[in-house]
Amino acid sequence: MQASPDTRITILDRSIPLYAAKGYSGVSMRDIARAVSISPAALYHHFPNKQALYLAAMERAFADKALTITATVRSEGTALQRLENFIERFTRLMADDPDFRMLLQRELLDGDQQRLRLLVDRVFAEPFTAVSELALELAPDCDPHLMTISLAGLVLFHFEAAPLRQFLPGMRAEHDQPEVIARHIARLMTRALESR
Amino acid sequence: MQASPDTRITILDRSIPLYAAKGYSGVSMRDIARAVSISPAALYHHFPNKQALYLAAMERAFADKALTITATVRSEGTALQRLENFIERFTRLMADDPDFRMLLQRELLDGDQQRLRLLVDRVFAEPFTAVSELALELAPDCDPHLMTISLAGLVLFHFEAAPLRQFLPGMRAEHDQPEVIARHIARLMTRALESR
DNA sequence: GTCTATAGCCTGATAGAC
DNA sequence: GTCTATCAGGCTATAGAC
Repeated sequence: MQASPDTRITILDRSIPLYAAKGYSGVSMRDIARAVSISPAALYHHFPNKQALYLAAMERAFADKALTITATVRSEGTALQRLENFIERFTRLMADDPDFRMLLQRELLDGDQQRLRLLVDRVFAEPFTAVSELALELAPDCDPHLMTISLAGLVLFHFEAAPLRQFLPGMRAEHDQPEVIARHIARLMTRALESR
Repeated sequence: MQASPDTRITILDRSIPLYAAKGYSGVSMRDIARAVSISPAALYHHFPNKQALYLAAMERAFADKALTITATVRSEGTALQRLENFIERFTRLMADDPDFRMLLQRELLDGDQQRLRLLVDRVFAEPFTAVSELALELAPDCDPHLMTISLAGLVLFHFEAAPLRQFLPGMRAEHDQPEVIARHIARLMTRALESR
């Protein structure tokens, strides 16, 4: 740690939305320097090169993002109730932090082994395990790994596809609201999983 | 059209995998020229600038991609059978053409209005409508637009998340096989939608 | 239709003053 | 810790010969 870590943190916080919007190769050191109102050279006092700055920005963007998700899945209540709570929380996380969501999408496309492992360790390992256990409880005859991936995709893709949806038939403004999305998914999953 | 459109088409076919792997700003005109074994200057005989080359590559990568999907959804059989056939076809499309899938993911992040509309017109308008009609038939009480988005995300995310899955608990090699993914999704949706 | 050469700008990164 | 100045190289795009 430095004597004044403020600048370092400011650099990270200003570069996160830039990288989310335009990706690693779409954002130059000059772009970041401009956003922080310092000279490009000053960035190299805080980070050895562009890659290290980017990696530090990812670490910060991803840190502890999923704590509430894990807690929600492991809280009290019936399995179905916990599933619904998870869907609602995860949907709201995606809606409330579009930078996080877009960085995730970009890392799935461009992340190397090191960064993907960071993503798992920092964000997804715990909630993934928790949801897998919940899935096993709800549908013992289904593969919990596949089921957890399905649940995540079900939520994430509604946001991922948002830019396309405006051109697709049947689109309505309320389809952008996280509550509407969560309710739709919860109903779908409830139908699939409730005891019959 | 030119007297010899071969070079133009070669340029597009070689640039598609490059753009899929590294994105618009990650691929230079020099990269493309190298892949086609011509000089960078020669590219400008076939396309006025980099943007136009990229747009033409997208048009080619997306052309008629979903014809078989639409036909599958509108073929004969019970609604549930057509749903299962759609899931299987769409899963195989994603598995067989990773360039198309990654370009789609990139366009969802970076596409401007013009390119997103192209994507809808060239690829998704027809199958989306067909699947929406099928969804309305299977679940009249659900919003067909939301349901179609859900179905697409359910399939797509299994491939999107593949680079991350290797680090997630419960992963098995067979989870990469399109047949396994399709069967999992089909069972999930059948449970949710079959008359009860 | 393709080449070589190059203009003009942007890139990541460094040197050295303060 | 930040600055100005700068380097070496990559970038898109063009000029003009063949």
